[in-house]
Amino acid sequence: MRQRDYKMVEVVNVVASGSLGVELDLEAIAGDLDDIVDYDPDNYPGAYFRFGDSAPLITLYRTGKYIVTGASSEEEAHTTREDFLNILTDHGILPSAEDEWFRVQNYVCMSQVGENLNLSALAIGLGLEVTEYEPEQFPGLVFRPSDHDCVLLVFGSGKVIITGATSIPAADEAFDSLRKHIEDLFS
DNA sequence: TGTTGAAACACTAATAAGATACAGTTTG
DNA sequence: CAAACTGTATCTTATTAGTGTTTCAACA
Repeated sequence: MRQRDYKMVEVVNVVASGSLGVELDLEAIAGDLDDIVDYDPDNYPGAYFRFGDSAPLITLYRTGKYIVTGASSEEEAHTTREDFLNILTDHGILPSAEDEWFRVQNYVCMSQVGENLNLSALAIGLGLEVTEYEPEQFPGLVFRPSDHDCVLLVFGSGKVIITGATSIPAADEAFDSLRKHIEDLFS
């Protein structure tokens, strides 16, 4: 297998979810953990947990299900979850074994193809049925490859956002595929 | 008309780049 | 004193989980 000499994807956001397997009284929890929990059921049914100013956010629901958003690595998602579970156990909420369901649902990654791109030409080259490009609405080209389970946003600067991937290798392969397409089309 | 279901919206994180809005400052 | 300019903020696109409410469709 040939050595990769190009830039791989950089993870910028991780979304993960799990379940405590217990029904909860969010009102009581929010009252108990006033300093780290925000809860406004009139506005949204989830209770927001945040450990620090720029730390990832955990949204906890009545059913015991929860979502971690804003982590910049899978490891950070896991450590945030551990902090969350520790706080809950300290307050007498014991998660059931069902919490093994914790899993990353979405990776948002960034990369760069290393050249400025003509997005109108790229849309035609990749195929109009798999691309959306309306620069008056949004400056990025939306690429939904048929052979990869994620979506790529491609910009004129050559920067690329890969979103919807459930693993880093999947994001990397999708980006690599796009990179090869661009290489074939413009050289 | 009542029921049922589906869909869309409320929210959150993060990134890209372009338009637009508005505040504040500098210049003629 | 008004026009010009700079800086900041918010919105556009996509993705994903979750629950509650609302809206709208179809059917009996």
